[in-house]
Amino acid sequence: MDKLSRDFYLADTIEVAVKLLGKILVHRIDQCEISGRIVETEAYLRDDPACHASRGMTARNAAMFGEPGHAYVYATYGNHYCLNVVTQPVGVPEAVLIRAVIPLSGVEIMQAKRNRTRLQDLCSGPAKLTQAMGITLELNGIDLLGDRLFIADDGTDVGPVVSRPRIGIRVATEKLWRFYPVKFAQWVSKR
DNA sequence: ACATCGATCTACT
DNA sequence: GTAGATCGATGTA
Repeated sequence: MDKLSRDFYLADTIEVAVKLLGKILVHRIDQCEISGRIVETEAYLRDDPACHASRGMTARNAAMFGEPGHAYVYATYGNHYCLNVVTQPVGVPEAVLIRAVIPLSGVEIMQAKRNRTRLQDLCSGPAKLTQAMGITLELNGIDLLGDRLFIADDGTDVGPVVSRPRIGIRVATEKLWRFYPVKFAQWVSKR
């Protein structure tokens, strides 16, 4: 498996969102490895009203303005965390939200953290997968080219990908920037 | 200093 | 299908 390069994240955000499908998200914690195959993403662009950074830099969204290939983790609705990967050059605040993965390794840890047993209930949502994989605010800004949290390519081809309206936002709902492979539709959030 | 509101999830009907 | 939980970040005063 090859860890994704800095150049991978430097590219066009929508292109990165599509190319991330089928890649493997890995979190190493206490000698253990928790991983899952990415099957649902959403793109957030700089001039996009739904993007946290569309109205300038704040303490929360600063990571989006930084180097591509770093994590942007934020808290919402009380106890939930969501994971994004930062794209584009320094100063261009764009990112891809990871919305769902298929559990691959560390499944027992995920089941314990989620208090659920069925594989489809572990990582089928942006805040579910962060809970299952132990990803919290302390990982905000971390470099995805390091060894703690990273994304790798094992050569899997996911086949045809569909684009749909993004979920859970109240503005810019006309943009079809939510992506998932047809053959993994049963593993994504909602519908 | 204070009021508002989520890039959500779960439980319940 | 609907509502409640839950709290940090953000905007307004």
